[in-house]
Amino acid sequence: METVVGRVQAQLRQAIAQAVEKAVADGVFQYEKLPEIILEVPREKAHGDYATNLAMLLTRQAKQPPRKIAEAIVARLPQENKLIARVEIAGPGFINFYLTNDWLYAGLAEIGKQGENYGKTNTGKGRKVQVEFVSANPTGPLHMGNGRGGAIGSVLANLLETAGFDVTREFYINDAGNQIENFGLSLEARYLELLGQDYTFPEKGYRGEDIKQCMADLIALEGDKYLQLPPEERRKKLVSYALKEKLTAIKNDLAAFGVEYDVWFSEQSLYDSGKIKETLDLLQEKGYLYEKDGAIWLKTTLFGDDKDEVVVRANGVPTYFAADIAYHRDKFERGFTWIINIWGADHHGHVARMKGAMAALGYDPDQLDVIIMQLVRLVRKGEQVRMSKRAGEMVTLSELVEEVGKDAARFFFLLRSADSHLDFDLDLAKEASNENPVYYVQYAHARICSILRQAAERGVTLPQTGDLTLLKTEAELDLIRKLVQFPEEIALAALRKEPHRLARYVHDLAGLFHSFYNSCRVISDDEKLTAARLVLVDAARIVLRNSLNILGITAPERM
RNA sequence: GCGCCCGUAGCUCAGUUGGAUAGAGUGUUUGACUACGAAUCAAAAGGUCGCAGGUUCGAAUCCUGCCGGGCGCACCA
Repeated sequence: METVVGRVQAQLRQAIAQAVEKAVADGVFQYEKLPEIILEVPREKAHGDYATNLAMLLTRQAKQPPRKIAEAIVARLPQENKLIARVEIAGPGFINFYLTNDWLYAGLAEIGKQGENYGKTNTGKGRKVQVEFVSANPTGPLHMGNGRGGAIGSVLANLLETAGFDVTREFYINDAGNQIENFGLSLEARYLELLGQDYTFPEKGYRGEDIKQCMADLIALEGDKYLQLPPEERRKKLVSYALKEKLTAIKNDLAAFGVEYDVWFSEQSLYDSGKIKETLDLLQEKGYLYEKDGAIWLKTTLFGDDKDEVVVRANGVPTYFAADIAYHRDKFERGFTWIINIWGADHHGHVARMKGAMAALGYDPDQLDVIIMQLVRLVRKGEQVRMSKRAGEMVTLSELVEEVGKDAARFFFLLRSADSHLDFDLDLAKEASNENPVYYVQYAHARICSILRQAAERGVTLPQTGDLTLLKTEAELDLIRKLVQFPEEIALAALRKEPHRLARYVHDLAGLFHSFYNSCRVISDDEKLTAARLVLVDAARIVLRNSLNILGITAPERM
């Protein structure tokens, strides 16, 4: 979908490029290679709608001072142009463009027409992208830190979809390997304990209360029927039951947090289907495996890792890494050309070897992007609290949702970039939840809905068109400018994988709306002005709503 | 020791991939509801951008070295 902003920028670029060519033809200056024409929105409104630093970039090649180059370009810009009101040279050599307001009105009119589709672009051209996120161990409930990954991942996926990518959201279930062994031993111990049998609790077992509860549920359901089974078989049964229960809980917790998946991918299935063996054989054929100390190693150092990695232990059991390689190979095999993983910072050491493994398999490691999300630290009364699933000490995601609310919790995470280390004080979050910025945004939406209701009560219907040029106060124009930017903002946030940009955007937008609201009355005796402002207000409603939708936050009509 | 991330207003964080006078929220101070929702708005105050060099027309942003914090560096995941 072509956007108004896109058209405006293309026009400006073309005008600039032509002026530069003319200047060269006139012998004013020369260059080897024209730098990319960058148009930026100046921070200061006084500096115009768009500015380019082209003259400064040409300084070296043209061997002339930037302001002189800028003058030569400006003098050769097309004279008759409905878009450009005036052009100024400023500072060290910026060319500032002041546009007429026509494009803003054109952009505003588009919003109402597109409605819930406004913001969609074809930036991604249908490229298949997979986003894997959370993928927490299914041995216990999700903790609040998983919420950060859930929020970031789900919103990134939504952004990509809106920007025209073909997106698959995926959760990788670690239902195999050592930890499952350990899980089984822990379950068995609790099972035996509850049934009054002798038991020994594994040293590194999962001590969470939920494990005990899980076995109590099983006993209530099926009694002691697994008591006489051989231990190994018994553990299998217990694990199978507990895993199902835990996964259901995880699914429910995530759903309550506004996170849904397209695919739940089982690690165990990679063993069952032989994909792991297949992948190892492939690496073997390509000559990237070798044996040392009884184990089989992958030469990841060939691809930039700082040490080689074990893929099959001396006891013949493949490592987690081996399974993960098979999983990522499977992603490529399924036709994804862009694979995005969201991992906690405690896994960052894994990035280089995963990319290395993909390179070894012949895939382009640049098609694999890993977003490293800094961990959430739980803080109570100014002191850090260690969260541990094994020790059972943590704040769960469902507690977070229950106590702070889905919308406030999501927005809290989404406002911050994945890079930021954040301390989370649940008590503070509860207190602050009434002041959470999310309500500021939702309030703007509710307010607009209220205006539209009142207009309807007075028999004023939302006009299809109107004389939008009546909207000319600064507050109105600032608001329109922001609204018109929306599709680009989405595309940028998607391409850069930065969901927090949208959270910031919608917060800014709400601010501009509130300012407008306080300085301009929408419903008045002036019919034409009322009509124009209703169009504006409805456009703001649409953009707020579309933004909140992408953010997975409700857009209330009343609050 | 090596690698990755972070250090910006009292606090929590942005900063358009190197641009013009570094911005929000919160807190503090002051003002605005007998017109569409005051969960709002307007204004003031608040900064050696961790420190020191370097790169250039120009650095919070890039490079180097320090300081401080987080996370990794398993035949765990």
